[in-house]
Amino acid sequence: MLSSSLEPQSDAASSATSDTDVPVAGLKGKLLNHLEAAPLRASQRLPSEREMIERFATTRVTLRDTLLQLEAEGRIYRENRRGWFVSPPRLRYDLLACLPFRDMVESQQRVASTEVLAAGEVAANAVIARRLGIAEGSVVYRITRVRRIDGRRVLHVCHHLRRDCFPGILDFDLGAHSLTDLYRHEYAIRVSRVSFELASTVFDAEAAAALNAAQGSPAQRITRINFDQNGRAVDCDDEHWRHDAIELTLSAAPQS
Amino acid sequence: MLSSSLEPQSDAASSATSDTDVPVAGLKGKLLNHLEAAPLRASQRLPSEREMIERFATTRVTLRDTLLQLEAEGRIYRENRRGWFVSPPRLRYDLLACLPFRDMVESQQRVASTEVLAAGEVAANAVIARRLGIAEGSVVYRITRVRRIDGRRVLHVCHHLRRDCFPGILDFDLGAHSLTDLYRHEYAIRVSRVSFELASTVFDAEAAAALNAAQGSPAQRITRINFDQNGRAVDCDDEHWRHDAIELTLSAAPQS
DNA sequence: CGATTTCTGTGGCCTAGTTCAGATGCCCCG
DNA sequence: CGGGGCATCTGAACTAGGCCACAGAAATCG
Repeated sequence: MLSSSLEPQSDAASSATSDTDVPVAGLKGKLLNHLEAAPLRASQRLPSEREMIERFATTRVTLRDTLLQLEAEGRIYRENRRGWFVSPPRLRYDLLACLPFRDMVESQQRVASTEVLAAGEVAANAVIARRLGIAEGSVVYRITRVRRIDGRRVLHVCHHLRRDCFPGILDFDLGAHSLTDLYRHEYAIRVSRVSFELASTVFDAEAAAALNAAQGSPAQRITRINFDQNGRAVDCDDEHWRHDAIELTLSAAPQS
Repeated sequence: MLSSSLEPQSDAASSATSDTDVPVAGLKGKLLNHLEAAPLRASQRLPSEREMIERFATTRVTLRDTLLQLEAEGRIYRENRRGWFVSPPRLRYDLLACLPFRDMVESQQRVASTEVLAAGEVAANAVIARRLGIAEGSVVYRITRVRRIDGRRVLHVCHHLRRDCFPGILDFDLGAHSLTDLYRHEYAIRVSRVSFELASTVFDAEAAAALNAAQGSPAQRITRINFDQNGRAVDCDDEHWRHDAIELTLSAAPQS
């Protein structure tokens, strides 16, 4: 059971009331914060909300506010109607290393896995067409995947590929192979320039469902366009990450 | 008065009930979403919460959830105990352009201003020392500033500068001059490499107070280290942005 | 033994209030 | 005309419940 790990030990509680070293508002939920700092391991499930309101002698709304707060801080996360969990450490994601997902994850002693949700052909809408420099309505490949780290679904990504660049690419096992590896080895296309657009928002309905996240959970959007050695945009992707799952890094010479 | 702009016009309401084109949960607050899409201008203040619960026939908690949701989406923001406002368009922030803040803002037809909160000398803690490659406890310059776009406080930034690189820099008017300009013209130091670390979190107490944001509002953290032409780390800064204020962009060659 | 159904526990979402503290502006007084 | 106090308006935080939809496991049926 989890009962011992979250017990608001009397000494901790009394020190919290006497200590004013934590200047945050005395909102009851900061108990949680303290208690969390101690003995909870990554991905461990918190007790149910109803159990916690009893244990901390508070109400549903107050507790919920507190949990949402901790979620925004990236300390806990939730799975839709399943419960609250302690966030694992963030994956360091080097934007310019351009490592395949699996390599990046495994280099940090984590376990990666990928699941293909859909792969097919669609007509490019205005946004995709503009990004790829093709005519609106042109047919492109569209690949939607979900990626996991240590079993946790953290990334929903939707690729759009120029069909003239990668004919027949859907016949490969897209769950097993890295796209960039396929580009290089099967199509002799190397990514020689990337362009990113980053913003923090919330999950849309599709991504939320795919990641088992609640609609309205905070998300990090990463839109990326890949250019080949001839400066031609060959594909783009829209990534939506659980915002607590990554820390982006980047090192480069500024364009003076 | 604002009364007319947010009126839930009966035709709009009826069309909302018949239209199922918006698949989001029928949570009442999506009314707000619709209404917002229409006639509200950037930075315009929403009616008070008490006024809205009456107008939409809902309760405080429900309305608040909805507002927090819209805040997470980046569509509205709040100032501490002052009210809710419509978010202006995001500033496009090119990480590698390394434009001074003022230039970047003005190039997008917005108005920038800067306020120096504090400037002095402090002993480098472990984190700062590691970033700058100096001994822990070495004295460094520390500059804290708040930046505004169109009058709205959007950025709290804390710089740490190596004192041996920039002797006497505190004597300049740090509210008027760009730091990178001072580096170049007064100290002959050019930034030839930058290293970033990005994560989405919430404001800490200090930044929240400085920006007039509620504690717990979502924030985008940008930590940056600048290296000079000799590869030496000369300064670093910790930026906390209102998360709805920026959209980060970036274009570069990947490190193969 | 496998597939289906049912049941229970969970978060999601909602109602209807109250108390508190900061922000603002008004007004009065010097 | 300027400054200090005070009333008012605001969001912040909280109490005490309720119903609903979905997830997961257990029980049941073919």
